Amino acid sequence: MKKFTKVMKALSDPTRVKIAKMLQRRQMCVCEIQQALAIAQSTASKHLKILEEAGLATYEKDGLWVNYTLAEGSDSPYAASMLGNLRHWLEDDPEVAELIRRLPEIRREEICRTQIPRIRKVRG
Amino acid sequence: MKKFTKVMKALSDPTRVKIAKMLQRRQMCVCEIQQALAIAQSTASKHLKILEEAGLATYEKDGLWVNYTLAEGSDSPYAASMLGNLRHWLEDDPEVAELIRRLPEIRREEICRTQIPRIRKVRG
DNA sequence: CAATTATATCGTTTAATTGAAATATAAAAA
DNA sequence: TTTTTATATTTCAATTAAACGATATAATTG
Repeated sequence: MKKFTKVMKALSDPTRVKIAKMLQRRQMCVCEIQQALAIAQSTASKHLKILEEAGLATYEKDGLWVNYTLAEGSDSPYAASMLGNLRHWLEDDPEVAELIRRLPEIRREEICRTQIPRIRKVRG
Repeated sequence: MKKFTKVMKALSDPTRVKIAKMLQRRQMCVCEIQQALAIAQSTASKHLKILEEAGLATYEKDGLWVNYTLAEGSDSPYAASMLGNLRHWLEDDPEVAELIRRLPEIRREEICRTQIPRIRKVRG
């Protein structure tokens, strides 16, 4: 019961649904999500944690970045099923559509200031 | 978006999920739900309203009774889909199973005090 | 090692949710 | 019409949730 209601609660907040819909397109780090939704960094981080604890998202650390992805193949069957539904649900929602449209403009290289040297590290 | 999150929110509360699981077996009036869950009448009524406004339940008046049923064929595709999932989800939940087991003991005729004359109305 | 940086956590404020008692409403009975 | 009764609504207290600034943490750079 708790596992189920946790998934429902995670998806009962519009901000978290928007995050899920964005992650459906590509993985994103916290600062990209923060930028896309114009929210505080701590707010973005907290929402991501709630999605993660519901079994809807997972993350991988990459240096200072933390890349969040949707947890397809989740241990929670409820989460897995809802992610399946969300793949086609809300595609026509105006706010979601606008977010998706602007997604290509959200590039961590233009938001974060470090880790770019990683590419030109071939020659210090 | 609002329609979707409303369904999620409605199902994010364990009491409402239990109500949905009971209605899955048969229609129930408010006092039966109140009795089954051992909650206040106003609490039962409020939860039912939330389910109804999410498109998950409907009601029909029958004298003083208000019979609630699941809204199969709802106008909300999200509600309809979730009700479909709930048909097999949580069947093994201990609390739900216990509620279902005791459902036959919950009879409005033994809870409410009027409307029984309706049957012996053949002769006043 | 010191400074920088992306993210996480903490503390606070404000808003929303839950539960129940009290009251209102509407149908039925007397 | 007055009373009874099942349900709905209102109101209030307690809990929970959301947003954000401030601070802590951990990886990176210099």
